[in-house]
Order: sequence, then C-alpha cells, then structure tokens
Amino acid sequence: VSPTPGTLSGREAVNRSPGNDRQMSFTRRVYHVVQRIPPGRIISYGGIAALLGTPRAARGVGQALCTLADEHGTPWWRVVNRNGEISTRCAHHGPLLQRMLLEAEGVQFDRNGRIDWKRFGWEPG
DNA sequence: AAGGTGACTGGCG
DNA sequence: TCGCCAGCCACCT
Repeated sequence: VSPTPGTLSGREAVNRSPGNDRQMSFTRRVYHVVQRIPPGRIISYGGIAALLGTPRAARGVGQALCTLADEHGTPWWRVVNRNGEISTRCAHHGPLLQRMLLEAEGVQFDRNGRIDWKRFGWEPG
C-alpha cells in the first residue's frame, strides 16, 4: 500500500516529532499492520499487538484505532476482540457500521454476533 | 511528572 | 460458556 500513509489524525501528527522519525510510534505501526489485513479477514487487538512485538498492548491498539484517521483506507473494521465480536465504542466508527462493512466483504456473523476465527481469521505470512 | 482512561486479555469460579 | 477481576500498555491530562 503505497499511498502515503501520511495523514494521521491531528493528535497522532503531533506525536510525530523529528526525534521519533527513526522509530515509528506505536500508533503508527498499528496503522501499517491494519493496512495489511486482507478484505474479508479479521484480526484481534491482541493479535496486532503481538505482531508489533508487544503482546500485552492490546488496549493500546484499540486506543490507536480510534485516534487514527481512516479516510485513507485504513480498514479499522477488520479488527475485533478475542471472541470475534465487535467491541468498538468509538463514536465515529460505531458497531453498526463495522458490522455492515464486514458483511459487505463476506464476513459472516453467527446468531450471537460472533465471527468464526477459523473461517475469517487472518494470519500474516 | 504522576495519575486516569480504555475499540483488551487471560485466568478463575 | 459466561461473567468478573486484575494486570498491562499507550495516551492524554
């Protein structure tokens, strides 16, 4: 994905100080990983944290996703909790929208509102 | 600089 | 399986 992943929300832009250039901020790395998730696939917050080398930072991932500007194609909706459930509380990216976007990609929910990891889970590789 | 918050998780009853 | 609890970690006052 080459279109300059540049534009971040105001807050994240502020975090991007010169000194931070070499080592990308956590938020920014979350952004990159999320962009690698293929359509119709999902990953958990903890999964992303693990890919970044900080398996305990799941909460930080959620934090980042709400902060991140997604007008550039960041598929934030492909991230769900460990149970395959939608758990967003973010005002701009509500649960209804997330479900709609996932279903539009072919992701199926069971009657409890859960997604089957075996069918739709993504593992980079 | 220290404390509070939260799109999380694993463990346990 | 389900709910609850206590860590955990990045961010924001």
